[in-house]
Amino acid sequence: MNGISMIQLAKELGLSVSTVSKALGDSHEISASTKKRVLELAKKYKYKPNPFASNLRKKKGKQIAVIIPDIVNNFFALAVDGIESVTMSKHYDTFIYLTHENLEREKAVLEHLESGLISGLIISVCTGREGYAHFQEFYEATRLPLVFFDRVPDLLQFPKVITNNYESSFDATVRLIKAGSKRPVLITTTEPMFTSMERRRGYQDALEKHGIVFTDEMIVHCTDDMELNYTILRKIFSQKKRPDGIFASIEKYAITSYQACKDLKLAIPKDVKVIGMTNLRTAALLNPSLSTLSQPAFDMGKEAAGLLIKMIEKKSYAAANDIIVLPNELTIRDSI
Amino acid sequence: MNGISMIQLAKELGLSVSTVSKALGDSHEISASTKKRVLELAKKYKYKPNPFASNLRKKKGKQIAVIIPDIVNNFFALAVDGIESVTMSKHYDTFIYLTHENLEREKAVLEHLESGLISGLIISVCTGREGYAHFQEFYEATRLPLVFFDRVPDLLQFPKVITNNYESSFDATVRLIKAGSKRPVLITTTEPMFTSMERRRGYQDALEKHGIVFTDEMIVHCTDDMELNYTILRKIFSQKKRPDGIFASIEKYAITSYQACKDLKLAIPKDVKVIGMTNLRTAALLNPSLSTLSQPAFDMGKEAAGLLIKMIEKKSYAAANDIIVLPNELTIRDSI
DNA sequence: GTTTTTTCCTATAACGTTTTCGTAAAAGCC
DNA sequence: GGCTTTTACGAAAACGTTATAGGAAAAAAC
Repeated sequence: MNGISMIQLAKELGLSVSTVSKALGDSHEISASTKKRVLELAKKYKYKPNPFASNLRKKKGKQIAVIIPDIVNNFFALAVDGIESVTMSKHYDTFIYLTHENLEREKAVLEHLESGLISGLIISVCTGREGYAHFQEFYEATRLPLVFFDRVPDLLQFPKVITNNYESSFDATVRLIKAGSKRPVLITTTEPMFTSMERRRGYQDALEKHGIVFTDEMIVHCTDDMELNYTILRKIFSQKKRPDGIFASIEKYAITSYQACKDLKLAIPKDVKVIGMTNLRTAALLNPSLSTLSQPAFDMGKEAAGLLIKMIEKKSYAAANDIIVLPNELTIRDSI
Repeated sequence: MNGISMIQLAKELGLSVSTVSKALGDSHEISASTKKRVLELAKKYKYKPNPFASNLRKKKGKQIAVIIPDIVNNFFALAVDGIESVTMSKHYDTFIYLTHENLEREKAVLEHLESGLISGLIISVCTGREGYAHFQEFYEATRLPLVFFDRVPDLLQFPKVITNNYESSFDATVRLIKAGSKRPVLITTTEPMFTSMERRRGYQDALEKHGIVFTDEMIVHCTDDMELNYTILRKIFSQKKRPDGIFASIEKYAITSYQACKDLKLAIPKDVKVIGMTNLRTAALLNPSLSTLSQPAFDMGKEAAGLLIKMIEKKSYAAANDIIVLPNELTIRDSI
């Protein structure tokens, strides 16, 4: 806004603007002594290049955007933390946009970003998928690098950072079975999502592998309405042939499961064994402490940002087909 | 990056660039029919003004920054959510920077932002205060509007959004006393912070008002090291003359208190009554459910962003001395 | 000593807007 | 019809950079 410009530096030094520009850019065309003079005066006046002028001229800048469904969620907060740790160290600025699982908002943000404000984009898509045309369009219009993480679309040309949802869900389900659960249910969302599909596959395959006959009632669909979820769960655990195990594949559902079991006087882990997919730090403090399958959220953010910046700076799509798979971590506590 | 520019629009329409610019800006200098023609072609080509060119020329843009200590923290995540809800609706873009309680990082971010990248700034300062000169300097250099929230410095010329920390801490302490606590302790941080000072004042005044003699040992200083905190708390609750009440004035300390009490077989609320200052959604699910003093984090973010944008757009500092005080909410549950 | 190369710098044209100023033509006024 | 005013547009400068092309002086090559 206020600071000194290159023009004024040049004037005071008796040099041309282009010389100053090159000196500041440490160009080989400029002599060491001139560079020194320029740098010193720049420092004295705390000269900062105007990013708008620079971005305009270079047709790109050091700004990226992150689009996520929610920030009041340990997983995404950790991911943003990871992203920011990388962008900060690489001197990039990070915009944040929240979709709140609203597809229209996601589209609106994407369209807004077609203006060219950013040089790259990290996304975790919202639920309620009806195609991913807007990502294609964004890419067609801007040709900007784009990295998806966790909730990724099935678009081949974009790199992705995900976790081993299938394998870890398989493992978690096996742990429930080995702990004695004869009829573990999967709690998942009604919204179609890549991640929950994978987790469901892992769950079902584990059942099959251990000779447990899968029936549709073993998938419990919960919603965004926590009250309703409570009712659903309570009903299911009131049946004669109630489940004796829970794999809560979505963060918030584990807590509701606990609530329902507690109220129905079902002992955890004696009557019901529970594993929750969650990054909540309070998991260990619940009563009994909750066994969790947690995602390496921070590292996912780090990887995504690292990949994105690599793509931005190499101007290459060599990395385009990269799919980075990080392992989820199973922590067995008292709930199993 | 790729899209069409005004120049190309003008060419195709047989108009000058300035006419197109004015038409898009809905200037009165342009006839209705011309405006219509321009708008239509712009829409057809999905024209988006280049923000860098625009910002450069206008010497300001619609970007703001948020600097906070941490995002993996319900309070700040909610605040960012509130901020984003406002900036999104007002068509501003929001940068995010995390200091991780590191003063050097805070200073570095501020210095970086002196480049003029943004038009306004929202901050919650990090702990370990040794003056606030860098904020002054930032303001001197940029003259940009700046709004503090929650953790605010004692700089008169900047507007702030805070909560009634003194009053609500007073009230919470009174509730502990009325619930039967004869010797409630305050758990706070070693780091000097405006908010914790206020909370401490409220706590002490409540004691005094109810005839409880305050001694220094009643302030328990915890740290960032959760293991150490556990040790500290355990020691304190192992004494003969142990406390019978806890006001945990920092989010994470409530959980550690629970842990320590549980391990020492001290029953909550029979032996120890607890109120925690926290926005954790799992508070109600702890055993026993935790009574909380929670901050209106989302609304604080909303207020701060609203104030900032008002300042940006009015170009006035009429609001400069505003201090918006929102009430904390005391929710009594089973821990008291 | 001339030619060639290298070194170091400058002039100038972008980048895509917005804004100021100027000016034809149309409209209003008497 | 001559005058002023309004309407509707265009020319050009400006915002602060960076990149391209060019050129004078110094150094190297023969």
